[in-house]
Amino acid sequence: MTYEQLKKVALTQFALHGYEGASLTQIASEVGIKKQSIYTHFKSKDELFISTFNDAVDNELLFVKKFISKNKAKPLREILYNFLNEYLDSYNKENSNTSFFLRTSFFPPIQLKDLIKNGTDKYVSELEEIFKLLFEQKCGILKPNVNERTATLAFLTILDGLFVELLYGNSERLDIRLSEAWYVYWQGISNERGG
Amino acid sequence: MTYEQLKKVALTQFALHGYEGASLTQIASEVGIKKQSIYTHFKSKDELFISTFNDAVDNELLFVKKFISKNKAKPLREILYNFLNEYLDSYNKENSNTSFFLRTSFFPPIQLKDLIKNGTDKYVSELEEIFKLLFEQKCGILKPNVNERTATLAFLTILDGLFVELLYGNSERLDIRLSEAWYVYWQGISNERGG
DNA sequence: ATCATCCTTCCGAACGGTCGTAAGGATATA
DNA sequence: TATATCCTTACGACCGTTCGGAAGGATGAT
Repeated sequence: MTYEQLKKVALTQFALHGYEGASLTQIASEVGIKKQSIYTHFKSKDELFISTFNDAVDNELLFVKKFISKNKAKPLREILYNFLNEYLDSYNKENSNTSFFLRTSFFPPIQLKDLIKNGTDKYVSELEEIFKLLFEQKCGILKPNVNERTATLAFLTILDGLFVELLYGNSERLDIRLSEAWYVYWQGISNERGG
Repeated sequence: MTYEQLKKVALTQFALHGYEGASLTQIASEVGIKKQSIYTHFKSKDELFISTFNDAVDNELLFVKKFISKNKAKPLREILYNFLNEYLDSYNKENSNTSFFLRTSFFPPIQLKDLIKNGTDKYVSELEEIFKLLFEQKCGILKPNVNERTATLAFLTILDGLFVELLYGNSERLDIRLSEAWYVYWQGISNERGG
């Protein structure tokens, strides 16, 4: 269906060039139609953009939820560490979804700022809830002076920090940061001995 | 001087709208000249952009170096924690420098990608060096199984993660993340008892 | 002191192009 | 016949860029 194709192509183009840099001509041409035909499906560039963005938010959350439900039987430590690896890894696999989501959330086109922020807030708060729940289910692992909320927020801060390194584009440095930040994080929250 | 004024205005415009979204007409108008006059000082939009970017890299590093040299007498814990606070704080004070630097480093215009990456790598590697040196000078504080490099990279990852929260634009959430991530980080690296 | 020269800075006019958008007609499906 | 989809044609606005020339200050020669 052209409608879905349009959003798919728009995703990669917006991820690559941003809102202003991506042109309807280019998007249409990759779908195989003329740009004027876009207006059969979307009434403006703005509408195409935020429709694509809302999908991107849902897909990001879907990825997280699927991962958690697929791995919930494993030990907490393994879940968290693998999550970082897989999430960052998925970024490089022709997956423009995360790139587009981050780009848009960080630097939205001004006239759409509010709409974008809704999606961003939804993403962050759901993410916090998902991991807080996970920590609560996997109890007995945290230091007594570290509660689930603290462990969640520190974990997500590291995830965000690694996204930054991902965007900087130096994959060797990313690997190192991942292992070092993880090491300190786990030592900071877990009650393991000699960890 | 018009030359400096141009770079100053360009900084805020590029920070706000990105490379493609910022127009020479608007930049010139805020300086008080016509866009044609820009070409007296820069031979293209690209040149204005990367000239502004190189300045931004230098200014970011300058901020860090000044802070460290001003605070080097204080305890390590205080330096690091205050650094996070002041760096993030400076972002909101009509300071487009960090915003422009991050935006450009994350999502450079494609034709300038290599030039931008040089500046980004310079920034990151100098930052790593600065803090590694700091940790080496303030010895006796780290856990025996945490070396200076690990402490540095984990710290900078947290800094980056907080930048993300800054870009998301929810300042209350930022404050919470800062304190929680810091708590876990310090507990992960320091040899303090009952900290 | 006057004049010609040069350089810097700026601007008016205009270039070729691309942008997002609109209206209306063709085509095919149902 | 009705509806959905895509097309052609065209619009006005804005884009970065170029060119020629106007203004003004500085310099050096007369």
